Amino acid sequence: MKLQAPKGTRDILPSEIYRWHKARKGFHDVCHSFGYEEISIPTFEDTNLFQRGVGDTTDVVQKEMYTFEDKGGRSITLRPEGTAGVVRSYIENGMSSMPSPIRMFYDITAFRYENVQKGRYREFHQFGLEAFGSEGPAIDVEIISIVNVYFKKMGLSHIALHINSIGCPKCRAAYNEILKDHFRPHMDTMCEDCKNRFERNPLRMIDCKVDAEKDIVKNAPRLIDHLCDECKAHFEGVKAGLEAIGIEYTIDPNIVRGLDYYTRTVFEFVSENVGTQGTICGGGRYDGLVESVGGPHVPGIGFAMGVERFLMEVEAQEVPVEKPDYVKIYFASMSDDAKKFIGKTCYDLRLNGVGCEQDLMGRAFRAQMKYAGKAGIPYMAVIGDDELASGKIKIKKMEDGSEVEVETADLVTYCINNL
RNA sequence: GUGGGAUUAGUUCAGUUGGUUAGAGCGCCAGUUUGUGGCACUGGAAGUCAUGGGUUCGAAUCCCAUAUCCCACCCCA
Repeated sequence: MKLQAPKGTRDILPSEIYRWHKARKGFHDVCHSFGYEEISIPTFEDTNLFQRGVGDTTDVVQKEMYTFEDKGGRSITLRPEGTAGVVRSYIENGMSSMPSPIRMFYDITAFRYENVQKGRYREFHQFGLEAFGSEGPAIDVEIISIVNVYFKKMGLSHIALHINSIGCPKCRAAYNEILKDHFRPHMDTMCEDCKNRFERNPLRMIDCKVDAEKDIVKNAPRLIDHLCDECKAHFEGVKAGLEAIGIEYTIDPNIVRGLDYYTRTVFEFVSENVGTQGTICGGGRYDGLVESVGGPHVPGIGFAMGVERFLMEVEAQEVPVEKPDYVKIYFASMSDDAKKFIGKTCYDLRLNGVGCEQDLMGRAFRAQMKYAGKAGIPYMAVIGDDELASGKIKIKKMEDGSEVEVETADLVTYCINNL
């Protein structure tokens, strides 16, 4: 049997990894500029954490988790997302007694057992962040603006922001009753999924794809019209904050979010370029989560961005991403003495951070030239007995063929300063 | 979990109604006299035709199963 990468996983090859490097560095930089610091959390956690944190009733927990028993008999789960682990760490490390807000970003892989399609993998990458301890709308505006700044800095344009408020447990409970009253007389006309949703999570019936065209769904009362006074004021604050810094948004009453922990503000950045999922980045507030995982009552908010989807968008918008020249110069050798000299020179250059290459294949001189050309190395120098005798070496710029002559003794210094 | 399409060299793909030794472009390796790259020319390596069964004198080709990939449903990043 041929060995291959498991379903839903993929290699990121050297030919494309620089795109990831750029995306990562960009995200880290933007987060840092907002005062967020990186946290690294375990790839796997106690299964209970996700059951409590993500929510027992969610699809993610019910059918998509990679769960196994380890040799000590513990139930372990590969993280299906980042928030639960960060919240666990927040509690475990007593961060609630550190100066608020606590703001951290992460850069992780996550795992969900799902069927693969465009923009969806079983192992996938997420950039995300969490902010704890701040209740007011300002922090909502801040994290949305982080995404906005990041997209701009990475050269993207026109990614639509959709926002909504799904209220707090209080107004949501009241609204659920209103919603059930609305649907109850018409349940026999609804799809099977919706019949299940009716008791479990009536909110989801609103964005049901199957029943979307039915008047009963279209005319359903909207949560956003039934927020309590506090939630309404909070949402107004978010909108005003976004407007104040000029971030465009549309209110989408149908954003519900698939994870149980969200409260109040929820948002998505959506695009047509990332498959039918559409969501590049999704997030929101989760004021009850820390408490439900066993910590103090601390409000929180965060988002996660699908890196594969983000990069799809970068490609779709044809944002140019240049591959860096890690190797600056290639030394072609004409003799054994030259090889020795080149070996020492390369060592010295690398000690000083200058990337360089020499022949490792025993190639003929002409073939070395060919290799350097195809590898796209920007500079090269030919070294043979003549150069060693004369003490002068010509460094050639491949792009235009121009040459500079350098004393052998100055070669390393010249490369450090000029390449 | 459910549907549709696909799978032949590293890669992109041909491959006739089932018929000898399965081909091409690109890429890779070497060479075109040990002094200057991308181009050109010459040569070379490279395939269990996804896997396992079946039909047949004979299967890359027809049938069944499985795996994987792509797309969609569900749901999500």
